[in-house]
Amino acid sequence: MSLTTDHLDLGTVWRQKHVAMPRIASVLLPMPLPEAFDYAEPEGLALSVGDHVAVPLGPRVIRGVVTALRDGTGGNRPLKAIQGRLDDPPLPPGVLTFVEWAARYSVDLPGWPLAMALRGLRHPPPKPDKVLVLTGAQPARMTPARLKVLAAAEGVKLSGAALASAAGVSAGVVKGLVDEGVLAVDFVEPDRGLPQPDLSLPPRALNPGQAACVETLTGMLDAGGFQAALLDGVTGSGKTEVYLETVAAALKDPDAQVLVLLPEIALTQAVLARFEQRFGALPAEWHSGVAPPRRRQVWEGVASGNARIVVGARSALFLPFRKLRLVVVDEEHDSSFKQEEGFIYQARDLAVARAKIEGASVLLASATPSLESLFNAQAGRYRWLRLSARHGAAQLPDIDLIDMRQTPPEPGRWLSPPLIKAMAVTLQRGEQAMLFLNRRGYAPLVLCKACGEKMKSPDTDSWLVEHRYTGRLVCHLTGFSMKKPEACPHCGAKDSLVSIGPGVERVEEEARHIFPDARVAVFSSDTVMDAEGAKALVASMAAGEIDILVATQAAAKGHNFPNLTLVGVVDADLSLRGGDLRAGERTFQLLAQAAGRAGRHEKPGRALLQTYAPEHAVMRALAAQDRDAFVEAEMAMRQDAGLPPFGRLAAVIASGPDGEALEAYVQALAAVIPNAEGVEVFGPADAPLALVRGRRRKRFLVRAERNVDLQGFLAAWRARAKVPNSVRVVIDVDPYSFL
DNA sequence: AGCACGCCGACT
DNA sequence: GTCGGCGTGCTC
Repeated sequence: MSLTTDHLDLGTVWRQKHVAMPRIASVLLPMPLPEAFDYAEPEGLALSVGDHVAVPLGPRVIRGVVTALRDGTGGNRPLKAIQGRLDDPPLPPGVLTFVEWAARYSVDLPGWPLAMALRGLRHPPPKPDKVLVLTGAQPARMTPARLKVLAAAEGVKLSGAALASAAGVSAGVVKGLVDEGVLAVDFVEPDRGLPQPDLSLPPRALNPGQAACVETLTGMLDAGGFQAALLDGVTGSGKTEVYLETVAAALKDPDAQVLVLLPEIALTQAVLARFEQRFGALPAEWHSGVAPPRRRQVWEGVASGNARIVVGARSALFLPFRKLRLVVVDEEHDSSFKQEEGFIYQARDLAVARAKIEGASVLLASATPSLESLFNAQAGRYRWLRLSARHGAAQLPDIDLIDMRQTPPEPGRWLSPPLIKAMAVTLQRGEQAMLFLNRRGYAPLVLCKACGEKMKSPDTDSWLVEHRYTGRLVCHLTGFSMKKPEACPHCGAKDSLVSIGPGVERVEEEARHIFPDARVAVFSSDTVMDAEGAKALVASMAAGEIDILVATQAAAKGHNFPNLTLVGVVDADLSLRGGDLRAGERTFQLLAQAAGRAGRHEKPGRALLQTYAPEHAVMRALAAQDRDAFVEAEMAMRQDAGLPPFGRLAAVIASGPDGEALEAYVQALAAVIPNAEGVEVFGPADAPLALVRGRRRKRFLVRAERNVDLQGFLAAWRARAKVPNSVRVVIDVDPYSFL
């Protein structure tokens, strides 16, 4: 079954009374083709822009979307004819504009964003459920089992299996009754599952700060047209209530639709439940975990206007909204909004673009906004709404730095004496502690003490991470894993492999060792594989069944634990290393989130940050709880260097298995760098991970002034050198990962 | 992306 | 003697 050709139900072909002038339809295909292809419109089909059509392409027939119509014929080279219109709801004009805009922005082919916009159509909608109903006929012979089935089937529509189990009989009894005509097969539409929000429900009580924000946002919605705002509020200040009320205001227009984007890991039942409480119905969900048939339902619901509220991950941006009035990007600073593979895009930026195209409002919300958004707010491009008050009695935790040079842990251990002492005090009081370390597994590096060999992923420059739970060495980049060997694979020495550095499993081990009576648990993507597991662990923590939780980023946000009063950040310097552009910003955001876990309720909290660089601006700003000072220092640094948001960056990464062909290509590319005012090109250099899955990687970095058409420059440059077949070129506009 | 056409190794 | 490996190139 091919992904592109199934479910091509040809729609009705309309015959017109009179013969019209022949037309050419430009059809964009969800494939890596350079442009929309021209096809002849069959007489009488009366296509419109946005229609889905089936078109011949080489030997196949595939789905495409009409992007333009003009009078004419193919001329000397006759065009192939469109095979027919598909019954799917046409793509609204805004989606097509957005697709083109996104392709240009990412310097990529328009087929990619189109493929994303059509993602809901790849699967059939859920099939009708087969159920059994009583026909009124009596069975020829009545038995006790049959009586039970008749009773159970009274007035309900159940599947055969459900009916058998409800009656407590075997499936054979039910089948016998069907054969006799006592029960008949019927089909019911499965729950369409797009319940309408109830706008008559009372709004949540807001504090004055929240109310003022809602008023401003409602004013923006009433003014109409494109509007942007940054909702900048400390953890626990109640941003969610503010945007829920804003959503309610936007939905007063009976046709209006709202999109709420969240980082994938924040898309939990807890968030959806907030919407359900406020609007009496679950919003439509859109993320990687949604089953394909359900996706189609949601896609169609969005296209028809039936889905009023969509809560989704970044790919929800490409849904076919008819009347989008508001886009909310929650946790807008979160780096997972940056899609790094395939079609590369920054969902926060595209959300603003989509809102602009649709004439909608966009609301970016965060406790630790990105420098980009703060820059736009400072420049007055975004309305800047600040929320400061925390709920009720809760207050922000005290944040203290532990200087690891002054009070180092014992050799081979990772918890310093001051942190251990604070944990002891916390546990004595019957309160909970969280140790935060954004590193999965037991140890990030395993090396041989005999020969010094570092264990690496095959054909890849990245270290293998030791996982003790599974006894394996795992590459977090390629997914490769192997059993931890007994002997060094390089020199053959026995028992010579040593684990270097800490991961959460190792910190857990240490915590158990120091506090043998404490109940210790680990929260990471390895111990908590799915939403169910996360829910169970969160519940267990909230119920006080855990004393010490060792957690990665997976637990840094979102959850409220009333009895959690101490957060220890094991390696606050971690994300500061590696030296990429956003290291300081990311560290600040992550640590502020982690520290914000403590003391969200009545009990005051405390956060301790273990650092070897207490004098670093990021650490000082954290300790002083002075975000403005941090932002000011970081902005000045970026401005001096001409880096985002003051300048623009792009990475051009070429990769290929053939080192010589790759080198020749990057040299050829270097030789044809266009001369452009306000643009600098650095490289080519080996990419930091110069070898991944057997492919060598070379990288250019492009820095441009803000006013430069960076995408135009990149497109023109790439077009100047022919790409050999073995080489792949990826352009990453506004890169986040510098690997 | 898919699919065909195309030129070199181990087998019904 | 063929079946089939995936390199290269095209699809309005």
